[in-house]
Amino acid sequence: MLDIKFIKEKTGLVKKAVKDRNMTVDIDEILAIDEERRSLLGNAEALKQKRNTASTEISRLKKDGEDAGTLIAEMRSTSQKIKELDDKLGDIDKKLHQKLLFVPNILHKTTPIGKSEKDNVEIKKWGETPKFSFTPKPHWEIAKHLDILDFERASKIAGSHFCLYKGLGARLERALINFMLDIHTKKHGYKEVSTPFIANRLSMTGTGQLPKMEEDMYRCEIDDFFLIPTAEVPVTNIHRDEILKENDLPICYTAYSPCFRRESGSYGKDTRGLNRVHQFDKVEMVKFVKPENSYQELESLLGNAETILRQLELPYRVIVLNTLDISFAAAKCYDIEIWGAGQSKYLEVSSCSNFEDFQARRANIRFRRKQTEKIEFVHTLNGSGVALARTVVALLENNQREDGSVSIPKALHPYMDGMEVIE
RNA sequence: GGAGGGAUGGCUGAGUGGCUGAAAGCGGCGGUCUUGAAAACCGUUUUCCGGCAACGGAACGUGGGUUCAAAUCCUACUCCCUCCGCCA
Repeated sequence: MLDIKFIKEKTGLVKKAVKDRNMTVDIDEILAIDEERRSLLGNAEALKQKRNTASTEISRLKKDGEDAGTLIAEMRSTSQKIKELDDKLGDIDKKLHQKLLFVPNILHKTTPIGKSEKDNVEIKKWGETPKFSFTPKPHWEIAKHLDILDFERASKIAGSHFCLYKGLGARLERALINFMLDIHTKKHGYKEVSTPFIANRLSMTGTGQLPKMEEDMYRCEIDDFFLIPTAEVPVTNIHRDEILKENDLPICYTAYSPCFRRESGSYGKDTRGLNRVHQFDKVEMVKFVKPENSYQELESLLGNAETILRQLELPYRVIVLNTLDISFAAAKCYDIEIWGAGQSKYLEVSSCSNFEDFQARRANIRFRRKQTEKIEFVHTLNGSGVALARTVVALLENNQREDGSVSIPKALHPYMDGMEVIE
């Protein structure tokens, strides 16, 4: 969420961000509502001041045994007026807040302006894409042969685009989770947390999934709960409505969670096998930082995600999302895509974003400066470190051998009881 | 599911109709002392909104209500704790 004051002062900037993102948000309407709000507020407050003064006077009169009847009668109607104004004000506040929830974040100056998905800028490539002396297979064929993934039975249990991991498939999943968490906690200084996988409406609004993306989430209607689409939601909301100490920043958390996404409207292309499923595991990194450090922290966050892929020996590229592709809460975002040799294409396994104070303002996450004792919003960042399903895709496809077995990268050996090959 | 208790500032916790935005303690910040630190002592310290400012307004879990006036009374809801039951 943006500050209404900021929108008022930097209207041009806000409108530009809306335009660059190719969105339609009526900023002028918001400013008009705010104008009306402030005028009502002024009236209401003047009356309240009158009432407060009278109250003190009534109290004094009564104590002195004098008659306060006239004043009380007068205040009766004043209070009535105040109530009417407050009701109006309440409505308008709600309306304004609702509108503000749909205003996207300002973009960082290094976020490229784009006209389509093609305008994302590749900034880095790492690793050699594997060469084969045979035709490499897609992971669903490899997995079927090894009997480690079972999509048919998963669909019996839940529906299409779910996956049942079996035997060494399940084992590999668990190994990856442990491996990633270990690296982030032991090498990168993150604190591990394990959160609820369900979040309420307030939490979902805090990180920006609501109100725009309600259709994309699984919802438990009776309780108005949502299955989390990413651990970003519960982890960022750990500190909702809190004032943090400057000395405690940056706060860095890492968490494993399953992620649930309805993926409505994304059928057809690129959805085979594990490419796009309704439930996948992910290890997430979340940071709460001081504003002046957030872009530096974004780089280190990206580096932390890259470390995982390097250790897993998975070739990848890093792209900067352009203004059309970036999520509406983010100011800048890097995507990491790994190479899937069996399908000859890149697969997104991580998004590393700086939200600046956008989420912090929505979720009311602040910190107190030690010197000045001033309270400010923190900056929040998060990044996948990394998403598991597509990592499994790449591991299977890139490390496949002609006989249908798959070699396991060295870094995972200790997590697989020393096993070097899945066969 | 049943029975009780509770929700107040960064934290603990007093406060049952006007003198309470709120005692006290802790913590934070500034200072005295000290070579420096600790201790001790002194001062200071809720947040948000409107306003250039002076200043004004609001907030004691949330929403309604009573009243000239509500942290305080009524009401519904949410969450937390204890005990009992059930259960992974």
